[in-house]
Amino acid sequence: MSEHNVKQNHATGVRHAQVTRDLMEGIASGRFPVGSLLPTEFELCGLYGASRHTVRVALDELVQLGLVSRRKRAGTRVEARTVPGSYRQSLASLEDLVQFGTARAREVQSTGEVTADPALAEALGCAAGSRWLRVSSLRLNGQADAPPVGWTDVYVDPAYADMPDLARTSPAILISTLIEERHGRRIAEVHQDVAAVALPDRLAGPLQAEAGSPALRVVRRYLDPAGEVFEISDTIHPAGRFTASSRLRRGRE
Amino acid sequence: MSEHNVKQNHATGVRHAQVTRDLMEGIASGRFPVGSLLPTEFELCGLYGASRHTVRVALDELVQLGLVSRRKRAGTRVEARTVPGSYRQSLASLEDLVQFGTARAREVQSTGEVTADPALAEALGCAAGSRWLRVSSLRLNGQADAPPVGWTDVYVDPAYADMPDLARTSPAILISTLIEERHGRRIAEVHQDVAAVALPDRLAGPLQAEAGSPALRVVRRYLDPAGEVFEISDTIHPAGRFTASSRLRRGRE
DNA sequence: GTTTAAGATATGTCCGAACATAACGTCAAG
DNA sequence: CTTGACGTTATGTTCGGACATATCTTAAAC
Repeated sequence: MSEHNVKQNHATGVRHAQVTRDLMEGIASGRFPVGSLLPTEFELCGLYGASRHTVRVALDELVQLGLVSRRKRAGTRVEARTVPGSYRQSLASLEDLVQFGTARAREVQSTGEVTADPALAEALGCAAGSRWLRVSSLRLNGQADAPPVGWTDVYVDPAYADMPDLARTSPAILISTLIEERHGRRIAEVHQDVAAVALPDRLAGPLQAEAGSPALRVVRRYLDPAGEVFEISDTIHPAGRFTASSRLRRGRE
Repeated sequence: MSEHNVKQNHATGVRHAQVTRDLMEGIASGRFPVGSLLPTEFELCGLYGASRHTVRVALDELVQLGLVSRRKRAGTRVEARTVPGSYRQSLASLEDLVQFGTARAREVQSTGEVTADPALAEALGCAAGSRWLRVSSLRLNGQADAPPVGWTDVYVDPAYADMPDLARTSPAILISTLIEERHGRRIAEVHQDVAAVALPDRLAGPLQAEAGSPALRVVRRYLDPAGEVFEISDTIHPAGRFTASSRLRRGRE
């Protein structure tokens, strides 16, 4: 169909990972607008030269990430997940899809190199002496009068100095994907921890909530095949602003 | 609504769901002790007379539920997920696996029919006038000196009057499975919401935490193919007692 | 016009097969 | 005893095919 500029970058990893990556970028870039329908499985087979099983594995990953929904349809296609109007969103897609819509802005607050903070390092589950590039951003809901839904700190390996800039224009969920593409570091696993915490003092102002009030903390770690963490995202949501939804067993949306 | 107390094996649902169900029961019953290794995929094929693909789909579900972990092995088998020593557990497996070990006790606090509580109904995402059988239980960590990790209210359709009794002896995660088996109501989907809340006053005592302090609320809804909710579980974890871990993309444990 | 029925379509489920690869066990070499 | 090489083994990945089923579209019937 389209020009389909083949970015033969690294051809990293397995086939279904390539499909997953390309579809993620397609959704992020607007090639597959949020709310639209993806090509059918068979069409994707043709597009990527992969078998249907491989395509389905890729779609499974996207569903698990909350980026697309699936349902039986007829004469139509798989639906790219719509951004819900409420604050109820997928754990994986929130901090990413919130900014997918063109009108949904975010503010990148700061960037810099982070030296070891023992308490923070433990919360993030990384070595105490490790150093990271940090990109902080305020998560908005798209509605002008609504308070922010969260605050995200993204930490990347200092070796990837180009990432902080990209983080300003790319959805957070794509950062690890960009590292994968540009630096050839494959994503082997993504772990996620969710916990209740007291809202830190420093975030009380930006998030317009009382310090010490209940908040949700979501920490994600991206690991390469060697098991080494090369990216961490740390998001804090004040209570009531955000409900993380996920589907434990497959079903329609 | 037919309420037959038939325990005939309905052979409900699709093949991989049967395999999933049986393995869940096997893990819960101790047939596959926590920490042990499940039969290999090929052995499971023989056991259930299913293809490897079907077995893998079933295992995928169990991994997503946090009940088993997978990794490449040699001359050995898939490892049934161990109950972590720390408070860090899978969202799906916590309230269930916590009690899998024989030494891990729980206390069933109350049982009764629940009439509509508007606030609760909204929090649970069910109709305001709906009625449910409630089974409350305190979640313990197995360590005598450790404070409880959470409080769970399980709500089931009043038609299933046998469930509250079963809930006392069966892991919470199996209740919906038991309904599926004994009443033929298939689980089509399971939705899960996670949010930060202030600890309710009534739970401050049992959970040994300050009322109003940060807490994690996990609500799960079990839906049948018609989209009707027939079970709800509502768990509240005080901050610091519990970190919910999940794996967004497949990887070893 | 509204409702029903039939056909078309895409996803869900299931099977079989093959090779790649990571882990493990073993055994020989240092 | 420790280390390294190597074969074994089970899972990861990929392909192919087939039928079931939900859903949409269209046409017919009332």
